[in-house]
Amino acid sequence: MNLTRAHEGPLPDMSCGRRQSRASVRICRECTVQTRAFCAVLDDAALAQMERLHTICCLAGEESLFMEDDAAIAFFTVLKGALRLSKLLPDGRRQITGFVLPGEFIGLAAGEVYAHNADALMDTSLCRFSLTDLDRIGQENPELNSRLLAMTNSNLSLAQDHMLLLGRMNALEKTANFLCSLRTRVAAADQPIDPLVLPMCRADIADYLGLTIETVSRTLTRLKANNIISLPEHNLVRINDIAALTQLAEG
Amino acid sequence: MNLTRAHEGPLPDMSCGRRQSRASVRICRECTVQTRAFCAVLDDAALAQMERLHTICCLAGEESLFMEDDAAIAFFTVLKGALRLSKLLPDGRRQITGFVLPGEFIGLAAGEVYAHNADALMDTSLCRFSLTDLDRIGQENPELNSRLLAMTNSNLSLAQDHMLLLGRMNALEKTANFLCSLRTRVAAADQPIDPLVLPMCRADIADYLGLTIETVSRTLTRLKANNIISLPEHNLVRINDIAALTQLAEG
DNA sequence: CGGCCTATTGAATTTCTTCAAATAGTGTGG
DNA sequence: CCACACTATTTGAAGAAATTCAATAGGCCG
Repeated sequence: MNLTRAHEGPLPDMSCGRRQSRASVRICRECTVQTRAFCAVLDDAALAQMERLHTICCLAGEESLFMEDDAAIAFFTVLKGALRLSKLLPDGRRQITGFVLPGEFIGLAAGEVYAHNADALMDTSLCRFSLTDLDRIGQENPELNSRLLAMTNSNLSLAQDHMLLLGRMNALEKTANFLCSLRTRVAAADQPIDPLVLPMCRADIADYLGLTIETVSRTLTRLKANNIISLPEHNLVRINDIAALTQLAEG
Repeated sequence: MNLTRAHEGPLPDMSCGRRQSRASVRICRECTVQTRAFCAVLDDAALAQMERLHTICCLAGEESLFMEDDAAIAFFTVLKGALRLSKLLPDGRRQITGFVLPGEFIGLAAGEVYAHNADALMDTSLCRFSLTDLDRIGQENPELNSRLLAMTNSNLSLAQDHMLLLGRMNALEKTANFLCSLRTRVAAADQPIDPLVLPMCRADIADYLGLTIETVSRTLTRLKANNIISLPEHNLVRINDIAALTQLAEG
């Protein structure tokens, strides 16, 4: 699904508001992710401006937000749900480069076009700004660019960690690392971690870790056989021995 | 080698100046990389300030600029030479996450400490600023942060490309991709590309591509056997069939 | 010339993938 | 409510790719 086809408009169950703002920041201040999002550093005046300019988009699971080489015109903060970022080779091989969770942003491109695909893992809602609006507000509010720079650096650091995983870890280490990282990230978002919910299917895990579906499945089975984890359901993991899992995850 | 041990002071053969500035921008304007570096967007006033605050560091080949977990206190632009960025696993396995060429910067950390090692591939000189100075100038010159953000986004995009390579390409594709990318980057810096000089050893190529030294060597031999490249010397590559190499490089 | 380091080549082994089949879970329509 | 189909996941066996271990070749420097 293309940007232009994304549903736009008020969301009945969203705490983050709708377009018609009265130059107040009431709506943004009530937003569930505002304190973690890029806009957390803005003062009330700037936030009121953002509130006037934002749009809400919703995606159903597996819907696409944008694709590689689409013109980069918009910037999004995930409010609820999650996105999957991926790149493809011409023959269809796919590498998932990361997941975007609530409070995180997506859409700053290095050039005129996006460098990867962004799809919803599940029903997802986003707070959207045009890049031209964002640029303008950035010029008027230097702290915004500092904030975006810090968040982008943090993404770069995650990317470097993931390169180490992809290039130098074996299947067991990759899988253990994935489970530990997911647990940490889910815990940081104050979500329950026991059991840990896997929001993506085996194919997504495989394409994230640079493995095949079968190898991911076998590796999870092996962790289960060693009593390090249990798999009560396909998308649920109980971590029985976090020390052992962490040990594996670090190589 | 640690930051504090890096040689500092005037460089006889450097076009980019030394510490004692006279509030002019003469020295920076003569710098060989200034038009490509992050500071290219600064006006004369800001540049004069930078000129007062900068220091020149020199590293010999294989010397370390900083290590993972060192306190992040400084920011560097490569003037001449090249750096290698890497991360290590506890048992010594290494992943090279990128190379830093003249005009590019290094040192913006996501947190209090650096997230990777940075070592010189060869004799390298750098233009150094403390992060506190950089922050201050960034606050006074919003265009600086925009520029750093754009350059960081470009690094992130390269990192995502490299994840695709590490996770989903085979040895032949990885090696072809490496040669094509190096060629493009060297050409962009107006350096000769025929023969193409490999500034790093096989071990570095292997750790960059997530392969072993032996596999890199075998793959280069294979490309040579197919007349796609020639290897006149260990560190020189002639690309005989750029179309075929590009074809392989794209998967 | 000899030693040392890097790179190449060869053979055996391991890991992961590929191909194939079985199982489990989910939703639909009768 | 059950039979059926569909999909995702697991499991098994065979194969391929890359690694590991071992030996050789090529440069460079003293």
